Amino acid sequence: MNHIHDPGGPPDPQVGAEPLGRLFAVTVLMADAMEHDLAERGLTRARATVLSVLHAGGPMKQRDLAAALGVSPRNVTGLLEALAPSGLVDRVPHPDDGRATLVSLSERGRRMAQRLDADRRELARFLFDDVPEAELAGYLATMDRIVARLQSPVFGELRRAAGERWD
Amino acid sequence: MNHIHDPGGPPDPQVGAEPLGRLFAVTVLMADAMEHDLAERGLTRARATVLSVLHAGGPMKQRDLAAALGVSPRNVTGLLEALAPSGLVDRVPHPDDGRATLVSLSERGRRMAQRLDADRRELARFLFDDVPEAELAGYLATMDRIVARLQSPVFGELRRAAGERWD
DNA sequence: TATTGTTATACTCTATAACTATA
DNA sequence: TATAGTTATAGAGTATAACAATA
Repeated sequence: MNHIHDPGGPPDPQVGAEPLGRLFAVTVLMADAMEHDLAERGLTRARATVLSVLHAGGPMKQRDLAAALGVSPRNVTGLLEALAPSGLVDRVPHPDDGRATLVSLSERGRRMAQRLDADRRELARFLFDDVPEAELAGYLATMDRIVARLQSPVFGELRRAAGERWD
Repeated sequence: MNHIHDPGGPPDPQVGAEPLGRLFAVTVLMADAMEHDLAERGLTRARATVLSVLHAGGPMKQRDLAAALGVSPRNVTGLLEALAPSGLVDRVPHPDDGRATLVSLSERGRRMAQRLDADRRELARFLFDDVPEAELAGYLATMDRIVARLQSPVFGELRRAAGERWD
């Protein structure tokens, strides 16, 4: 269950490793918790994301669903086939385009999506509700900084440099 | 590439959803970055973890490797077979137990593990080096709080309650 | 000719169950 | 009889390439 690199081993006093270690630890625990909860609903990560995207974006072609999910069109076919038996999604021929299929949430699918949203809000409350204002500010600022860093062109250069250093 | 639930859509003013959203965003970006970097080294997440565990724990039986990785013994066989062609790991009959195989890093494997450690330290510096002391304190406190929450028995009860509420 | 979704094929990670060899 | 690792089988997520139907 524990896929992390340092499962409680000896502490390494590397610069910045502590904060990064926290990030890994939280990531692993969150992933485990979410997958477990989704399994109780008969869902997987990928399939739940399909429901979320459809819930947020409304009915759409498989093509657009693939783009929204960031996966191949073929993969979408598989995910929808996997969701079909549970009756959470509907697929009808697109009215304006004979090639396309229009995918939408069924009534059950809508309820499931709302349930997932509720789960998420409850988790958010459970994790953050009693965090002191001052701590939360530092958390948010740091997380935003990380997002910015990971999206910045400088990060791409850093990685390219690391790759070339060894090849 | 964007597997997150709310890909920049309209902001939802739910209690605690903002902080949780930050966590998801960072998680997705980190996972993408790491997988991409590992691919450049000819590795995957699971295989890199094998190297890390062997680097940290030294030579061990496949059984123990499976336990350390938190996967089935069968899965370890597959991961080692996948690592074999690159010559990063060695497998020799266990000297004291004719049933077992002793797995260890080759010289190349050791170098690769050190390289991964260096990558990690560099990433940690890149992400956290210039975070102000005060912000970092809030970040660390919040992350530790999340870990504690996710590991607490209260969390298990919360999840059980959520499950029963709908079944 | 370009686009939509499919069939075909393949790779990775994961699991359980049955079996072999060894303790 | 119990343990270590394998073969056999299966499911989930992912991809590309080739192809049919439709624009």
